[in-house]
Amino acid sequence: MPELPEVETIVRDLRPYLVGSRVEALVHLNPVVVRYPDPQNVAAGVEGHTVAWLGRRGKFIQIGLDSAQELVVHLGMSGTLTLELAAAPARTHTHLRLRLNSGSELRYRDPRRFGRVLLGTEGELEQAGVMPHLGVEPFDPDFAAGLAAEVLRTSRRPVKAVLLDQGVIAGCGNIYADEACFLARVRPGRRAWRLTAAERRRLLLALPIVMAEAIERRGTSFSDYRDGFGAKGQAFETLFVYGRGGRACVRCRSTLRQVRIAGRTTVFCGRCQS
DNA sequence: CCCCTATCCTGAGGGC
DNA sequence: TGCCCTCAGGATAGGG
Repeated sequence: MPELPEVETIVRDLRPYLVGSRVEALVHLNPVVVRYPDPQNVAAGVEGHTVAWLGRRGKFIQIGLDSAQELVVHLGMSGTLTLELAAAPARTHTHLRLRLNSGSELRYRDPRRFGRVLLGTEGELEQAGVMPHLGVEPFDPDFAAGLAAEVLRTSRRPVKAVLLDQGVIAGCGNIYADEACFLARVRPGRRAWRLTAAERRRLLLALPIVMAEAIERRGTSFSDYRDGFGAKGQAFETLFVYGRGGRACVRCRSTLRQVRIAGRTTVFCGRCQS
């Protein structure tokens, strides 16, 4: 389940190897994962082009080409984007392979196929309706004072639902929503508009903190996530609540509760998060 | 408009 | 050992 910290780790891993590399050939492409445009145009759009820059927006990986187009990859639930030797055998569910002039291959693998690949200029992807409008980045200097604070102040939805809304906060998923709520001592099921100003402020400060910590540990490898080289991250070991339902709260030792909020498994401490 | 639920998909894990 | 059932969830479509 790659969220912002996992996607950021992948981008940082791949950047020095991809920028300046030329795409010799699109070796393999599963049309199912390519949402825009059609597969033939994707091949024509990447072959012979050089990677100019790598970026991230929310959970989307952007691979900028010298043509002004960008290859955009969303990893969904189980996607990985890894750099491998071109000679190494590709695993099953590898949907996209880009042969680079360095002798490596950039491989997109996604067993569950919840992810997707797009190609186009930024404006084109937006106009085609395949790139959703995303909210504010948690590492934006204005994060705690902007859109997210306003939506939290007024929304009748549960706090957790707001945190997961990509149109409000870009890049937050189930893991870091729960972690931020724990750190801020806010119950994830609370209606957002009922939070006090202090609680709201704690929550908005907590999110970039838990994400920065996860990036330092190279991401949470609960199941499928791997970094840009195929290795696991270490952040799962230091999570406070995610995946720990029924176990003891690290702060007060009471049993962590597990419920469903906004359709997602949610873990919190009934005592610490009043 | 707002919010919730069902859906897509495979692999892991539990029960028997 | 093996089979079957359930569950995990990001984004989106559709319903109330």
